[in-house]
Amino acid sequence: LLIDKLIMPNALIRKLGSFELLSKAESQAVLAAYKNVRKIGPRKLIIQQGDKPHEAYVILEGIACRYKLLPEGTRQIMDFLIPGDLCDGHVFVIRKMDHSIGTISPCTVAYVDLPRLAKLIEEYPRISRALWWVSLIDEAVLREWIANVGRRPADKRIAHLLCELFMRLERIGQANGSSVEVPISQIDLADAVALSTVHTNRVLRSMAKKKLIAMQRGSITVKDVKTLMQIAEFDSSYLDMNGRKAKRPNRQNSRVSL
Amino acid sequence: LLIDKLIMPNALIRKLGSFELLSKAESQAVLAAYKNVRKIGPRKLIIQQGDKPHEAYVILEGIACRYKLLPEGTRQIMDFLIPGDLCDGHVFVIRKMDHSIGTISPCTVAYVDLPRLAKLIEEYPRISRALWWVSLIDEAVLREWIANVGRRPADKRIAHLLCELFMRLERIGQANGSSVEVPISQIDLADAVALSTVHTNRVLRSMAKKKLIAMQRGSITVKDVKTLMQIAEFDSSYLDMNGRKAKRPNRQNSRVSL
DNA sequence: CGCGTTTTTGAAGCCCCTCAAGTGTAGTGG
DNA sequence: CCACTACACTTGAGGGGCTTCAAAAACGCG
Repeated sequence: LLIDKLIMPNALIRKLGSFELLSKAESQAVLAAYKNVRKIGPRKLIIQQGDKPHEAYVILEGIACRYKLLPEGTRQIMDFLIPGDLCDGHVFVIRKMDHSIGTISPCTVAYVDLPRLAKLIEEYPRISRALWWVSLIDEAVLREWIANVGRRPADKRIAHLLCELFMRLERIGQANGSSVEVPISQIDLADAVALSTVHTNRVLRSMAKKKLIAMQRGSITVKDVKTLMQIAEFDSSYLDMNGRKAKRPNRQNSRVSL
Repeated sequence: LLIDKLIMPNALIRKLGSFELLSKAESQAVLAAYKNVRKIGPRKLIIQQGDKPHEAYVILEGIACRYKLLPEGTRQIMDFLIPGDLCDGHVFVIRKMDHSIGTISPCTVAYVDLPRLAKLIEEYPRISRALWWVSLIDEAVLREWIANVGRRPADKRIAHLLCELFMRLERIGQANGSSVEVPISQIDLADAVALSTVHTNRVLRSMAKKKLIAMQRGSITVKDVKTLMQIAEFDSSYLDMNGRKAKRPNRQNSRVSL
């Protein structure tokens, strides 16, 4: 379990490495920027809308989300954060967070030393560029969400989000064969697709009847991605527009300790 | 008019400069990367969803937009591009565009020499970082759009977008006192806020009756931002989360020729 | 002047929402 | 170990905000 924690940070390196070939020195520099690892309970606030961020962190285990609370009291989730995702590159630019970040399931989070991260960016142009590229991918995801929330009917909308989460979770090795358990509640899902929980439930229920998914309290398991992708007219290309094929994680780097 | 074209590229420098203090050498390097300037007619395609981009460009005059065409035939606009906006930083990462870019009004566009831009990023870490920061701001805008489209009723939704465009256009000097002409048709607006043109028209009409806006064929002028901001519960902080105050454009740099 | 496009208006209807109540499930403490 | 509580899920019923369809009016361009 401890070993997991030590190895997981490579998720970030793997991610950065899929855009830029990082040298051994660069990878080690990234790992050296990790400060400490913390466990956070479910549905806890990590950073709040309006706060000035003073830390950056990487999700190692669990799932979190970015969201906004609107004045009417409704919540809009704008992204799910899964292991390997860097939570705040924003740290340098931003005075005030425009959104909040909170955990959904219990999470393990690695905190990044800010001065050291700043130095990294200064010293290694490739790391800086890799971070930029990660942002560009994030933008593509956000654009797809706008189209999803704006123009798709409820069933396609939910199917589309499930497909995206399936792909992203599968990519980090969370798949059991062809099925993936997505550890979010119907309430979270509803706030991500901008539908009421009532209607979300009805759509999910009808999907479950067709064996496309299975429902548990607090999670949904995708069973039949293929037909979900047909329903959503899902095109995954927005998720992997990287310049080169993702490199297999480098065994040597995997052994670098914190 | 020609002078305008020569000076306008500084919009990008001004933008980058508001995040990073660029040295004179850096600013000149950016300007030197400009290749040629082209005029493009209204509602013309600049680059299409699925294409591999081979150029980057900066809007100098006019207004363009990013959008997706969904299989059902509907269009979702995900961003408006105004003078000073860099259209494809994506160029290096992306194999296939996840969205299209097209003009709305006639546009003047400066094309950027890609190899030279690549070299710039390699040589000047501050430029690379500034580009990253621009991306982060873009992300904040995209997140606000998700919340807008997802959770706000029609009147607030339209008011919110008009407020955003007011702010962005005012910032680049397109304001006439307290009113700004937003040069987009109701059809474009409807596709941006994810409403039907019919309903968009009715909402606009009622706003016009209250003297909040004025309507022309192909454009809307914002007359009373204050109450529009109240209606939308608009908080502009997501638009200017930059690390330092925007610097006044540097006169010396303004004179660097293409 | 004529034609394409944008804007406008009316009318009917549906998708999804809100309200409301009930069922199930996990965690808590006596 | 079992009430008790909290929260997630479920289901029904009614209503409303927006949509689609349809067609006319207004504008600007060649």
